[in-house]
Amino acid sequence: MAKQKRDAKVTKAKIIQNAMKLFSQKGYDATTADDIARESDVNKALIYYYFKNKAGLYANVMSGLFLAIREEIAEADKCCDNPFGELKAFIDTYARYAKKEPFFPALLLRELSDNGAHIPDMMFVSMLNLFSLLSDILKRGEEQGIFKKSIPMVIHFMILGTINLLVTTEPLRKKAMEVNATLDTCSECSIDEIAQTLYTNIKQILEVPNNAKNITCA
Amino acid sequence: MAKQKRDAKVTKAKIIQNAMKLFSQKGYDATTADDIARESDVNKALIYYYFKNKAGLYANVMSGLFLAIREEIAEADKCCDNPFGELKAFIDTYARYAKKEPFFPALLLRELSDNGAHIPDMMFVSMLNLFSLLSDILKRGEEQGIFKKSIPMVIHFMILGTINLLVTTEPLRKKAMEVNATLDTCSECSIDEIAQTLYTNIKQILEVPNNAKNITCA
DNA sequence: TATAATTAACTAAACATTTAGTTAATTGTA
DNA sequence: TACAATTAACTAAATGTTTAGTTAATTATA
Repeated sequence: MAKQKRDAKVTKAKIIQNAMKLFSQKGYDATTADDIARESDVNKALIYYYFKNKAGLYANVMSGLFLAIREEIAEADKCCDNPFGELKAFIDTYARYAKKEPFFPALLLRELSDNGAHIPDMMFVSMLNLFSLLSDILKRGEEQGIFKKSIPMVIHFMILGTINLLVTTEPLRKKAMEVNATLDTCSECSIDEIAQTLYTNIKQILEVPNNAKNITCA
Repeated sequence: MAKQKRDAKVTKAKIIQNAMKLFSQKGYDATTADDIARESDVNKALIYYYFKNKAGLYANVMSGLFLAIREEIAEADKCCDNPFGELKAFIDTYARYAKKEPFFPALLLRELSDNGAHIPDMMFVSMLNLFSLLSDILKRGEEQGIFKKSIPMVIHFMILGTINLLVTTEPLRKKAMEVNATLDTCSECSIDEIAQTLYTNIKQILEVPNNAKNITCA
């Protein structure tokens, strides 16, 4: 097929991709329509043609990201039939997604500290959906007597907080390493390493102690 | 002493306080100098008279917050001579500070997802100072053989991430409770409760298992 | 001590720039 | 040709910053 000069789908996707990048790097307000147009090699008016206004473009960016992660996690969730496996899948999938869409963590953190100023409803529902998934895993674990009682929201934010912060601060942590090499800022940590550590840690928290069965009295 | 009509200290403090509030609620860009002036019952030009420009005011706000928390945590750190106590003091003090200065978490999260866009250097050093305190506690614990080996940065972000997110999302979580009452969003959790749970959890992660001494074979 | 001189605190209004959003014209394509 | 995709040029409003001037407090001096 001959390459087209005009392809609405491609152009639209290009705008969304660049908007995502800029919004995550500079925040909603500091990112101008001109920025996005320039970065996308497209006339500014096209943004309004496709997305009505700046807020519409932002909502489009965010809903794309949220729909994708929700789908991926819901999918990963099915892979196992035991709470530990599901928990691991939840953490791994979130971590992998944060790596695949490195703009997502910054956008999420910003929205959360804004009380979802820009896309209140969508944001709200998507956040709850995600939390709901983890909450169910924890509940099943408790019911089966293999998880201790916990505060799901605290566990949830331990996971999201850690992953999101580690992803967003990566450049900062690398810089810190150069400045003060005696301090270990985890500057070389891979996302898989982080996910693994996080899972081990959370497991430690939730696991009911059953050492008894490992210690046999002669 | 008779109250003065003009008191630079008081006026300046008033501007800083209102700026802190507005910056944390709406972010740096969405907060206008007019907003701050109106909220402070002060002429806009006064902001420029005292702080040179908007960025200067922002830097002033942030450096005040960071200096205060660093001081409080460093002080609390001295209270105990064992790593567990120090860890608890670290978590409690951070949590209490986040409660006392409820604008701080939002500002911190925003800065972190911005790579410290607005106040790069100050931010950077203060963050490292905070991390350094925790890092030392963990190291002492390891050396004394009462903490397991851990990745300090992960522990650090588990603590900061959880507390900051729980504080900033409080209104969001309350709203979620009203919408879907079956989901426990920790909407009634107090900051002390959260700090306590967090400490218990982190302790669980770090503690070296010494069940053997609790189980006596007859 | 009274008052003139000086400085600090503060204001009103204007300026310069940025930026979201629009309009009307143009180009490519089915 | 008809319609969708795209652009250049433009506007109105907002906002950071400056300027020029005013009022209150402080300090020096006669």
